[in-house]
Amino acid sequence: MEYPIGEFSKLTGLGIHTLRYYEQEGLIAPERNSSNRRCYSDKDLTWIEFIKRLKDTGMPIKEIKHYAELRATGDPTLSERMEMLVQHRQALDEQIAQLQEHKIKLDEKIEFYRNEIERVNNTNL
Amino acid sequence: MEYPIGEFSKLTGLGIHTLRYYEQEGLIAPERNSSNRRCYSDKDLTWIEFIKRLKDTGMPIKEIKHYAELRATGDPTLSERMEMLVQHRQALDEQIAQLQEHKIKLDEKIEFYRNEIERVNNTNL
DNA sequence: TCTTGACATAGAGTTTACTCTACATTGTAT
DNA sequence: ATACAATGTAGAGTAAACTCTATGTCAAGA
Repeated sequence: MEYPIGEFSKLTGLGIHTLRYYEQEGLIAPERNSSNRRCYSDKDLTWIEFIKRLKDTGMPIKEIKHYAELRATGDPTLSERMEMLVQHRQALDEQIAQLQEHKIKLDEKIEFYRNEIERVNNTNL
Repeated sequence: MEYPIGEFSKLTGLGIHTLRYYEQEGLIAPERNSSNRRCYSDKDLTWIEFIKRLKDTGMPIKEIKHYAELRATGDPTLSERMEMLVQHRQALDEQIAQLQEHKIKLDEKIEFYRNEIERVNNTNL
């Protein structure tokens, strides 16, 4: 299947302007029809979903662009791309670990508040 | 103990400019000495550490500012502050869950690459 | 044929969170 | 007394990632 940009926008949840911006930044290169309109494919859809994943895990656009370039080059870049993903997984692990630590501290703080509120209530009896 | 901004910057890892910016944005209000220099206290240090935690877990400056205002008001705002933290913990839980899902998919992708690289190697024998 | 809606490009504007510059003041060591 | 390093304010500049505006094209329905 092929989709014009409006439909692809709905499929991806990404806003027409954002899709054009991504193309300009070299993240994606949809086909064009005879009237120069963008024709996004199902492959583009899979690819955009992966881009979103990279973004949501904190990879900056420039780095995704680099990955996209390697991808466009094909097989000779397979190991370099894998290397990037392995690095990124490492970063993601650390990110998750840090958030979990933050969560523990946040829970403690909430517990502290619970006690404070209790204490203040009792003081005002 | 009290610290001038340069020292406090080192203690917090936050850059002098950033500390002044945070003050301007209403996140922190250090004392001033007779010559108008900022005198950060240990309480400020604890508070900044908490600000960093909120920031690192994705809370925007504006919301932290709101929390800071409630904090400055004192006891009457205890439950509202706790409410904010409970909400934020919820968001954090979701954030962590999402990252964990992303990690699983990323691992799958890496596994896919491992197989692809193997396949390409064998094809070129 | 005329209008309308989706699409095209180029470039300007926005938001967030800093980060830096210019210039004045002050405390301290020589 | 003077030099200098740290600090002060006000305001400009930066980077990332969008987001919007102006203007033009084009295919399809009334």
